[in-house]
Amino acid sequence: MLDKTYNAQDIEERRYRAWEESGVFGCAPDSNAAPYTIMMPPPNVTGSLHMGHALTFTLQDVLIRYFRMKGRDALWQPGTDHAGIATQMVVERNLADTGQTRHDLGREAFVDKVWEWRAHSGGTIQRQLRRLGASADWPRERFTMDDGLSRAVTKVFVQLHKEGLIYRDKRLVNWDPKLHTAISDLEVEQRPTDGQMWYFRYPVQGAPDRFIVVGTTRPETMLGDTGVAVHPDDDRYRDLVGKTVILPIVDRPIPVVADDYADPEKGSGAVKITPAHDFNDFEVGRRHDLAMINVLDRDARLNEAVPADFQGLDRFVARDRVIERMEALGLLEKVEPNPMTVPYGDRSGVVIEPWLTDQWFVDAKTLAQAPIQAVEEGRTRFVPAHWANTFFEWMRNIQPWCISRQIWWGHRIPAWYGPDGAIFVEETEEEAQAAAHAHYNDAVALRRDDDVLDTWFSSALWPFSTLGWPDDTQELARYYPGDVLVTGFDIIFFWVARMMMMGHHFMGDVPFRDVYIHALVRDAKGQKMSKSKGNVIDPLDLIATYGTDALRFTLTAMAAQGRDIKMSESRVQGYRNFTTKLWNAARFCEMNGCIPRADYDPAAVTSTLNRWIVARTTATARAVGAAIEAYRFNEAAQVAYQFTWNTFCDWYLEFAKPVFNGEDTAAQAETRATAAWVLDRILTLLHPIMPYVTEELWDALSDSRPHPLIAAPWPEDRADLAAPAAEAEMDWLVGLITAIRSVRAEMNVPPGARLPVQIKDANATTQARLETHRALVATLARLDAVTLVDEAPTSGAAQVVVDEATVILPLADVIDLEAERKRLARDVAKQDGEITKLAKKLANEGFLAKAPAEVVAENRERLADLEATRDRLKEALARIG
RNA sequence: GGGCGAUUAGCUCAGCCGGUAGAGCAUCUCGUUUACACCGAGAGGGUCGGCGGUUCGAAUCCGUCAUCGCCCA
Repeated sequence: MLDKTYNAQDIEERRYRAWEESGVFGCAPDSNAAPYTIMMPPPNVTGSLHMGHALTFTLQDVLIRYFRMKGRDALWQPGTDHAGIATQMVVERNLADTGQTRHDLGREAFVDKVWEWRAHSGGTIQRQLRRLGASADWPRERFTMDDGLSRAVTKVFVQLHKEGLIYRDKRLVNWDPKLHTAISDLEVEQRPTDGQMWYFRYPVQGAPDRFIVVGTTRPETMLGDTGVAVHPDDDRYRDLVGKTVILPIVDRPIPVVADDYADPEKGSGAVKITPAHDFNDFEVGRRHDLAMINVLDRDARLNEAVPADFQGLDRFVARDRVIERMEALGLLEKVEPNPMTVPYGDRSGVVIEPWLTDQWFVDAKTLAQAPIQAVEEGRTRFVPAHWANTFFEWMRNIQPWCISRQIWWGHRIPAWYGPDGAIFVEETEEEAQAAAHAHYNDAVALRRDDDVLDTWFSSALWPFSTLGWPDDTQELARYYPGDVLVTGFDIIFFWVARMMMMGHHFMGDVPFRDVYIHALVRDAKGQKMSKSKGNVIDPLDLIATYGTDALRFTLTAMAAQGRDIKMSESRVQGYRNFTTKLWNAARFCEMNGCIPRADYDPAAVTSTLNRWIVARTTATARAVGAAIEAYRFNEAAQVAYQFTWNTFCDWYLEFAKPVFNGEDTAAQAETRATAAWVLDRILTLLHPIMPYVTEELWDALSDSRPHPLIAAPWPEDRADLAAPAAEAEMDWLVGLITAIRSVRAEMNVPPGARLPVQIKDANATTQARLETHRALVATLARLDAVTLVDEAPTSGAAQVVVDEATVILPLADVIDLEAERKRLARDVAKQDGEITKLAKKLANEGFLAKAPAEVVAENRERLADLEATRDRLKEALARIG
């Protein structure tokens, strides 16, 4: 016997362990079933489960569990990535507690420490994913620093280098002066800031008292200026183009050049050019062959390229010092407030410096072409489709991808340098030595590049490296490309686009057919959750309070395409109530001997009641499946919820009660078996969303299950189970009962009172239906007798119209005639309103001429129905007098 | 500045190919009838952001404006 309420805490861990140990999460490479593959976006090894994870992994699990039940060979490939900078920072912070830095340890010992850290602290998120019910193929779990994946990284790097798609270059990169590494454009956060614009006067050489005024938001960089640009069409400066100005403080002569980059409308129209410290200036400098003077060191302090009294100053100290000096020199023209954006490192939180260094780059532009084409041709499809625009926008304007990082935790770049700086890129040191030997005709000492690769470089290979590439494995042939990638929009550039580039280049095909982009989870007020705001809701807390299924159902039900999710505890509570409702419905079935029967044939049921629920069940399973396949998760959840609660519990089980308590044993047997069958199907179609409670009930309700629910087949969609006549009949019955209940409530009839009811003008169909369902009507509407009459009693009755018939409830003692009159009059008015609208529509020549015939017919029919109802209501009104 | 999204009941949101505006929560009334008060029955509540257009017909398609949010520069 089931407990009175469902207690999630008691069963979840046990159920999960049973699933995992039984191996049902695993794919079956040798099976004949069509594969269904989802590559799990690998969370950071440093990560712990937050609400965004809970959403994305719930949706992935819904898909995987659904397609597994549909008979596909489902592979959900799990794993984590090594999160280079983040992980290194964590371990360095731990080291700092003992007063050490990584440099005290040295590279090798430090990397060992990171591995150690991973072994002890790295498995958090995998445990939490299990808590969430994620049915991933855990024995296949991979880590981006695994031997196999590292081999893939090396091979890709070497091959792309040989193809000229990876190259070393001296360019401006985003330099993080705290972490001492380059980072990619995407790791830079542009923060709006109330800055200032300083206007400096630079004296023109050979023209005493003549100055050119330049504006700058970063005065300290002027020490590295190597030119001044003006717009070629700017008359104010035309004569100065080609002349020289003297850079104050430094006393360096620098040229005035004409370049479109100078905007005559902005500031003074003249702009100082610091090619080594600004991305735009870098381009201008290139065009005009200006010198590049790097004035900053790796800590963003001024270096030896500036006058002695500025050397060693921090950039912000230097800024004040430059302004002071310029003012003292009388060369500070003015200062204006200037709203601007300032780049910050998303990991370090410090201001990023454009800095001139040697780095490795990927020719992203070339690699982007195939993915762009794939999306254009629909071989990869974004859902919702508008995300393709974001993708195109970025891919068509893509910049070289800086992949080298000056840290220690990651894949070390397989490049070796000879004594003269010649580069040998090979998969192993031996091969590099061999190449060097061939190059120098001699054995030379090589030095390996110190840098490691951007973590996203290895993540980009995830769809095939996890399947064994570069080996030609069975898995690779079978599970690549994946069916869908499920992720948030924030990662389209970082990861989705890069997987597509690498997938195309190395596998010659898209890495996945669909990309489903889901929303962000926000707090109940729509604010982004953040630790600093203190509005973070921990999914594990919700799981502890309401159970995993309630959380999963909430996230699924709220995952409408194109809209962010405002998470609130009350919603989770509501869906917890739903799990309890399901539990209690199952308990009711159990109490009434509704046991699933292997020989049950839903097509063979005879009663209208059972044919109706069988048809509805089948239609519901079809709708839920279609919704999941279309990534309409909210719709899947809603359809399943409404069927379970509002159809099965509210009506079917209520209808079943009189049958169970009645005399007809054949009807009882059929209804018991049908209830059990329907409940089984409800468990099945809810299982992808709420795996725990459904599996628990599945197990509890029968001793002879051939499979656990997770491995049970999705309900068959059988056309022969449709029953439109039964559905119409039951709809009528529900309508009749609802109408009577409504009148009773409105007339303040005591809920316990059993009333006689008379039905006037019932046609043959209604009479037959009434005969069939007399007991049901009597029970559910609390009546004691239902009689067909030709003549209605006059006053002292409440009346309600159901289709062609008028239902009369004699209430001589209790009725408030005035209230009844008002109620009927209000109903008449309501019908009249509709009638007017429809009549107008049907009087419209254009409508009659142009609307489809069936629409016109439908409207005519509706009008006739409304008029008939209205007339009956009027008659009822007249009877009251 | 460019792009994307949102605007529908008190709140949170569905509404697909244009054809009778829906759900959950909240509110109000009634109720403990042997699954469930984490419940049941009933009720009220909407100029679908504004304006214009297309159409026989617009929440839905188009244009425009407003407000809010996000991304990019």
